[in-house]
Amino acid sequence: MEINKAYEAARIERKWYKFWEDGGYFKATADPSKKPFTLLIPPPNVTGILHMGHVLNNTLQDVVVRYHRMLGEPTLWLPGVDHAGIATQNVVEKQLAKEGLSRHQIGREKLIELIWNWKNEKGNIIIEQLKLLGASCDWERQRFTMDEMLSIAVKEVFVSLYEQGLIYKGKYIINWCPRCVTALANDEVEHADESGSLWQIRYPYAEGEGFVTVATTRPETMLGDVAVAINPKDKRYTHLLGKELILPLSGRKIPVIADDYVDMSFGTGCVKVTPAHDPNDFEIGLRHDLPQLLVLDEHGVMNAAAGQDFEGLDRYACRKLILSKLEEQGLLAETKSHEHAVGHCYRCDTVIEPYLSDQWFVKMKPLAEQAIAVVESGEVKFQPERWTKVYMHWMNNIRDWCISRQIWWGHRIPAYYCLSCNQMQVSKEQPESCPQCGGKQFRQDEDVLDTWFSSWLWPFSTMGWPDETPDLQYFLPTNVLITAPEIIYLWVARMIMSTLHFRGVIPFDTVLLHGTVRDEQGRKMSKSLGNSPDPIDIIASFGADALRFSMIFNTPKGADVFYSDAMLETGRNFANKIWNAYRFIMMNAEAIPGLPETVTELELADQWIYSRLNEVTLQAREHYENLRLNDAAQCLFQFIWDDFCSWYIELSKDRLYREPEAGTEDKRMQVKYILLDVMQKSMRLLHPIMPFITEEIWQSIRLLFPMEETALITAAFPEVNPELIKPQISSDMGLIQESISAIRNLRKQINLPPSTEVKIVIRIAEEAQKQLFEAYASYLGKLAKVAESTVGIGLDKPKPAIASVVRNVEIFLPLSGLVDPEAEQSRLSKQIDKLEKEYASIHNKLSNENFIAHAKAEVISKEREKLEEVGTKLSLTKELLKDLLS
RNA sequence: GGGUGAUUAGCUCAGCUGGUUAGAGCGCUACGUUCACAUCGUAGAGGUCACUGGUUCGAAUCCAGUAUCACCCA
Repeated sequence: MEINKAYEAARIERKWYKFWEDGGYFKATADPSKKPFTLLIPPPNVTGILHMGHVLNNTLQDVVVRYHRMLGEPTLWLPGVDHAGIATQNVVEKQLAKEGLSRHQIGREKLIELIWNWKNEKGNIIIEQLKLLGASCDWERQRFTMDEMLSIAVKEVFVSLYEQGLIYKGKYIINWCPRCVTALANDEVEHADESGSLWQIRYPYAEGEGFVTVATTRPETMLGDVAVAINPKDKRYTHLLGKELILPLSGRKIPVIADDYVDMSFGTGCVKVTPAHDPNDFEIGLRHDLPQLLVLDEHGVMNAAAGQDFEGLDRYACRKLILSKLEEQGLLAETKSHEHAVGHCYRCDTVIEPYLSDQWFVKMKPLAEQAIAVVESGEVKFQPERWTKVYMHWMNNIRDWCISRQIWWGHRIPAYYCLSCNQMQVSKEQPESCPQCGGKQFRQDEDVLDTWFSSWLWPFSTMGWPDETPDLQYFLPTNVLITAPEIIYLWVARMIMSTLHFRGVIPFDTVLLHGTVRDEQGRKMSKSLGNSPDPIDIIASFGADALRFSMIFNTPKGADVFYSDAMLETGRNFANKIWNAYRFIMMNAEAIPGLPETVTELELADQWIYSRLNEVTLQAREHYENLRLNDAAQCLFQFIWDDFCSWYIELSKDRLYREPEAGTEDKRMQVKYILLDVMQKSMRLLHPIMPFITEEIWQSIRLLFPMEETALITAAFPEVNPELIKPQISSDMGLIQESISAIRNLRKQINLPPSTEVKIVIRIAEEAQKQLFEAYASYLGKLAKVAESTVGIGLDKPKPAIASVVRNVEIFLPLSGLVDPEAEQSRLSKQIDKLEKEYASIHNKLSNENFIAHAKAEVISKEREKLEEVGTKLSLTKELLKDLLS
């Protein structure tokens, strides 16, 4: 069999993905006799293309899913995408704009049709990309939040919550994006600190001389002012209560009122009140029954109520004009620079405007109670645990959720208004007649629901709810949810609430929150920075396995990952190492029925590698189980590379290559069997992290080695056999390994060429060690080029020789006849020169009184140790030279 | 302003319930074309575990405070 010298991922990855997909290995089948293992994908946006964050998120999920599948549990990874209301509509509207069209010109139906067309054409890109990564989702169950099945669930939930009084409609102040022309939920607003200004403006008394000064960061809103508020305890201003002020630039008279909300120490202690354009002012307005004067339209442009001078001006242009007019009239008291957090739209980064409008809301407090209880009781656990606090904090301070959006792409709100009397009805389908006037004609609410209003139902809407489907009964509650902490509020908390409310069960028992993928400088990956590599390019050049391994290996549970191209080499090199171990084994392999029966006792290295294999199996199981996937990767990496490749394979060569003679054939077969066995078991252990290369190798081993399963993806994860974990074996092997390292070190000290064979003397302390060293002299022979070793208690030190101590054993490497005396003489002389210089420099330092007086004692003793070390080395080398010359 | 977290080798980070010779990967140094692998091998250098106190027989690990940074919320 011809096996490439270097591992080429591209050649095999697609082949095996197709094999798994065609073979139906991803498909989850209910088995009532077993407990299922279920994972819900956090649905990516339909507009999304794979970025490094997706890579991390989906790799983590795939590792967990593949592990559980190999444990024999009926495993479901349920995939899907969400319809991303604003983002998707934006994409299609941008295309329209290129043709000079707006959505209003083509109308609602046409726009939705175009978006569906776009979705059918481009909406599956990210799914295809996930397949390249190796994601083993059950694609037959793939869902989309706008599917009919999920839409039914959305309507059912909306109507039901409305009937329970948990959904209401009202005029409230919400976050408004003037560019997207829609409301945003609180958590869709991103705050960023910006340096702005705090302007102080004088509002003159309506009667008599004088004025009060108010402070504001948004002077344009003054056109909507309806009062000025002071704190009732503020003695500076109590005399103004009940008085009226003239609102500059408009001339309207507004009252002075008292409200506890006012912070006496901020600004001047007088606050302008704009109920239609500020959330706090809105509350004040309600308490004092003030009018709500809207001066901006939905695009952030001043409307007629702003007055003739300002109507039609953009909010920022208006601000400028207002400031200059105030300045002219001498009403601008002061301008201070001011740091404050400004809200931005999470979709388009436009500055958010607090805005009064008709919106739909969900009452959250009643839903939150149970959702708090299940986390308190530990039924639902967050990992790492600290996120529990974040969740609790939000849940305990939860506010109503604004769910209406003024866009067209999404689930249209199932509220109908009678065309005759405007009576509203909420129902799943358009009503037959109006209960108030008997009218037959209706208009449906124009708004659609927030995308999260469909994703919060994901745990059960994807399984066919409200129908009592078999999937729903078998797979819910699911097990682990793996997602990013940014969406604890937006998604995780809401799923817990909805699933408890509508199904009476938790949606999942564990939430694993992972970190953010950052670039080498620690910055978040973003389109605008251009610091986000395309995972598809990485997969093309390094392979999905290398990418997956590198990400897992470098991502401790819950911590951020710093991505760099260099880290990919870890995975690529590891894949290549595995490949070459496999190549070596196959070069020497033959079909093997089992361990030869004539060999009853396995030798030291054999027992040791099985001991290590079982230890590692135990560890790997624990790490996979505890979601410590980086530790799983780490321990498998170490086992395969160091234990198996560097030690076991090297030691196997002696038996493989030794000249055939009587009695060696069985030993050869024994080692071949063990090589294949350890390799195939290692592939099982590693498969969840590197699915492609392990399947390739395992399938190939299967042709020679007896195994029942037909595919690694569903093959059994190795069991631990505790009897094979042998402390005595690992101690004996440890002594041999340390001795080999010591001899290599001695060889290095005298620069022996790697091919030169040596004779050594081993002075042991216990009789049992003699047997060990004699029985496994071939190990020292193979790995330290020891041609002959003399082992015994109380042996004389050979002279000349260099020595090393391992545990209670002394190892001597005699020097005679091993080196070219002339070359060695010049080398030693040079070394002595160098050591003498170093010695002199340290000696000088220690002779310096200032150094002794001022340096720390530690530094001094360290220097002394160094002096001794160099001194010993120097005298040792001098002795060597002397021995050489004598 | 409130909250959460971080600070360990040149870099990125492990170190889970106090006892390790404080580890890994990358990078660095020296040597190496021995029959799986130079995407490699062998040997090595490199750390007052942010700072200051405290608890303890013993602290990178627990507690308090300080500093710096990051994220979230208002």
